[in-house]
Amino acid sequence: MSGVPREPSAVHRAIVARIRAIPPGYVRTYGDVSPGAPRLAGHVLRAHAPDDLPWHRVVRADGSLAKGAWQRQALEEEGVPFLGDRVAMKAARLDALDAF
DNA sequence: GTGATGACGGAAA
DNA sequence: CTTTCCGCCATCA
Repeated sequence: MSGVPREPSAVHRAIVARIRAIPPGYVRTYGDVSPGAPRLAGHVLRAHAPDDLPWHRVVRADGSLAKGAWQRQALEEEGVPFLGDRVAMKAARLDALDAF
């Protein structure tokens, strides 16, 4: 079907799917959900983010948060370890566990 | 159609 | 450790 502006692109579905695949207590970076185009993930979460999408589990590569304390509290509720004002990526990042 | 911005990443200094 | 610069694609004015 042509003309389907309401339907998300394959890239959007891939990004959303990866975010939905993040289990509680862990986080992923924008680069991990959208390799090569990290800003796309941000736009998807800003405008195309479903209500059931755990966007709070998506953080920056350095562990810093995009939405500040609000997001931090949501992550701590799920058991995400923190180091100061940043997420303990070394322990909470899924890709990091793969190497471990 | 062009230009600037953004829930970013990575490298360099 | 911090700060600065460039590149990324989509959306907005």
